[in-house]
Amino acid sequence: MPVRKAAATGPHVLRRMNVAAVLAALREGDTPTARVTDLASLTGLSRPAVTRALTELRDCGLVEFTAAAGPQQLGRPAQYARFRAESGHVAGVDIGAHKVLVVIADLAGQVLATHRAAVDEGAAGPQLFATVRAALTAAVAEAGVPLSSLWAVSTGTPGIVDRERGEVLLAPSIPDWAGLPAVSLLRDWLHCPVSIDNDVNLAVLAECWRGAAAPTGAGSGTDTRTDCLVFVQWGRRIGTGIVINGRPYRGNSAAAGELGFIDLVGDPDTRPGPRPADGMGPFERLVGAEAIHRLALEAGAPVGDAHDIAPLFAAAAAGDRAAVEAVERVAARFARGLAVLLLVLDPGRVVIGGGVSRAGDTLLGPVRRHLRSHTLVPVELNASVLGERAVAMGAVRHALDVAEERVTTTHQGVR
Amino acid sequence: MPVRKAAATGPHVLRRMNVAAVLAALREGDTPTARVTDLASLTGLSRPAVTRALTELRDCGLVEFTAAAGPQQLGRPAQYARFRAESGHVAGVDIGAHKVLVVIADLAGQVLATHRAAVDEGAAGPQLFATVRAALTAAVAEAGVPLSSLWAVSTGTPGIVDRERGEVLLAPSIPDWAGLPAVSLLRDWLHCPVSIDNDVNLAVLAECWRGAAAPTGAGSGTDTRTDCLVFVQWGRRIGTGIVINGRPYRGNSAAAGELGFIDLVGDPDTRPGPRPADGMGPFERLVGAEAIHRLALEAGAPVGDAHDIAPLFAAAAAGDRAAVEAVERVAARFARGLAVLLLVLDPGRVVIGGGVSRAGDTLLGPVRRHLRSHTLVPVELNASVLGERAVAMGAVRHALDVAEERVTTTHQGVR
DNA sequence: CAGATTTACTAACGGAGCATTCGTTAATAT
DNA sequence: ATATTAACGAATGCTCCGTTAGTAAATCTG
Repeated sequence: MPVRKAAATGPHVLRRMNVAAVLAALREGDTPTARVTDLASLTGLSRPAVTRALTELRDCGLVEFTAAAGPQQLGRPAQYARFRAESGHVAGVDIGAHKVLVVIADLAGQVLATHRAAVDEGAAGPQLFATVRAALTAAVAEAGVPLSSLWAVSTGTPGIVDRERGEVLLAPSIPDWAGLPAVSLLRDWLHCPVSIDNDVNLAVLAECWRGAAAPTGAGSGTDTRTDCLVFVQWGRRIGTGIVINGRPYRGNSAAAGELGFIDLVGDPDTRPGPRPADGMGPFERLVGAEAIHRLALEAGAPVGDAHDIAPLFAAAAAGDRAAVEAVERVAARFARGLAVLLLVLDPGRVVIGGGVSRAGDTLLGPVRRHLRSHTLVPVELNASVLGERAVAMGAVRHALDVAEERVTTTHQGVR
Repeated sequence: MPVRKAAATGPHVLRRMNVAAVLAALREGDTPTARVTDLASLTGLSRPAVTRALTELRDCGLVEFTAAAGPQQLGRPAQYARFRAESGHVAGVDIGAHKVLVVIADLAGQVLATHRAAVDEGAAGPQLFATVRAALTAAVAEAGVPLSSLWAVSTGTPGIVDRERGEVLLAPSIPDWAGLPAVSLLRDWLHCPVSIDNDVNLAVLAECWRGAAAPTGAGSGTDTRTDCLVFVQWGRRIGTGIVINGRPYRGNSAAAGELGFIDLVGDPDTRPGPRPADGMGPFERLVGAEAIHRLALEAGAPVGDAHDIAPLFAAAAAGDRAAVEAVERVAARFARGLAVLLLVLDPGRVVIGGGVSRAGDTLLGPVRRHLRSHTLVPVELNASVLGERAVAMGAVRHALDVAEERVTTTHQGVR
């Protein structure tokens, strides 16, 4: 029988609490350095207690003392403590069918290097894994830190992921990727916590952290203005990532946010036919990139070949009548589906990512307008500003959370 | 600038932590009483530390020592500590348009009294408030405890609620109820924390706690098997309460779970007409109790007058052809709407409440069948077993959480 | 029935952490 | 050069924990 309340088995518990509190105050303070007095008033501790905690943190390598930065105040100059964000690093890896993107950041979340590696069309799992290894090696080299400096690595990949076991269960777009024990291979190689998650779940974390209209204060955790943020990946397929109370919400079977499979159209009394073999959902077939391309063609609006729909939005922005009409229909359809999500979740903010979101306000303006007639409360709707880097940045955010654990519990800094 | 990590400003913090841990171990243990040795091994503390904590709790009146209950073991008989659940009580109040239901429970969640008061049709706010006061007075009298014994009171009411300010913003079904400062009036009267919430948000808490297929162990908190549980109120109107990680999820504007307003039907390219004046949403008009009544009439299935749809389900259960067909259509329509909720939230369990749920598996069987063709993962779907008491029981659960705060932080037991 | 055995409670001791207090140090201002 | 200011460092007292030794109250055994 587990007990939920933790018991304090000695004064050393106090020590750990206060070390953690001092470190948190130092990291979350609005200045990069802080005096002992500042930390004492922030934490409510006495000066000697703060000094003790800082000494311990300095011995761990997590804190260093510097001279005064600005003009000297009256009296004896104070020691300024600084969190050594460079004492550890994290990596966020976006493993996609076409590219591998690695972002290296220090413990403060400052990005040190970004490395992009193209993946050959149709490359299989083992080859992809080799690319990931090479990209990680190159990225840490660019950042100028050793591999052993990595405290946590998070990866994001499309498909269905078993986070507990660290395996990909289903990845239709990458042959032989599912079932590859990528996480344990990386863990054995790097000797640090490695995790894997669905790419959209990480993208939403990134939008929460550094995305559109998010607070820009360095070191601030996640967006606190909203209880809930939704990221909609709008491309050929449609999926959503959901953040509730600053943490990704995945549902009971890791199947939350499957907006692409909602079925809006048709008579309520006819039963649905058999599922098509392409694995796409009704809503994806209605307003996915392919559907938009087809719809534009039918309307006589300009489009590129394959599934290139950029010309449609360019033409609409320029005032082309047919293009504007087509965009209007796309927006109306999408708004009806998105409205369902908003009615259920009532998020404070929605961020649209994926290829279609590159159309920007040409498309999102009409979507906002249509939304108003379907929803009860207004919602902030923006295109993603992180673009291609969203997943890797979200992975960095998650890796930072894992590293945080190590910082606050064991203080295992590296000298 | 607030600091997130709490600092320990002295050894007394240890004391508080350990008192809380001992109390938690005592309350969550599988036996109603526990020996000092048991608590020591449960908490990881030493025997003297547990004794010290228990002494403090006894002085507060929260714990008492009793003799051994069962057969004597070898050696000196141990003192058995028991949590005095009767040292405080909570009340859960369901304030509806037709009734006020008060449930009194002790600190262990044991129900001591249930009092129901009918409310006259069209009774206005002030009169309703007087009924609440009278019902509370009667309920505590039935439970045999004084009003001053109430540690927390939670109320649930239909409509839109501002929980921060403790006011009802909109309550279409009860005249002059919105704007009445009911919470502060109750607080001034009872001198204890009083809160108000939407009724469905409380009902879902109750289902999580004591509902269908929930763990029945006394004193256990909330259902831990599922990350997410959804309660669908299916009556004339349709609304949902959502619990995520054991806490009600209300969304950014307290407008989450508005399933009644989703719009499934119709061509995706036509704009919706103006909203009807009755304030009902598209889905409510499609499968609400009124719609079911109308649908049954059209199909020639038996129904009662007004909006009584019980005969329809009785006939369907008996095998009446027209009734079965009508129920099938209702189930198909409802399943399509519910599927949207499931695709977005992926809950582990869904509980159906409200008047329509009284049809039981006659209706829910077909709903389950239709759901399978709309969703990706299977879900547990059950009718509520709490029925009319769901909201009041959820209010009790919430009041217990508030009381818990007082127990674990200030130990202000009453001798 | 008396002693051994088992088990649990009680008291005293040492260690660790925090707050408080006092003296010291290193700057600036006069 | 002296006064002032503000921060550092060491010493003291308090409270909490765990440990250990001693005592009390039952059952079991001869």
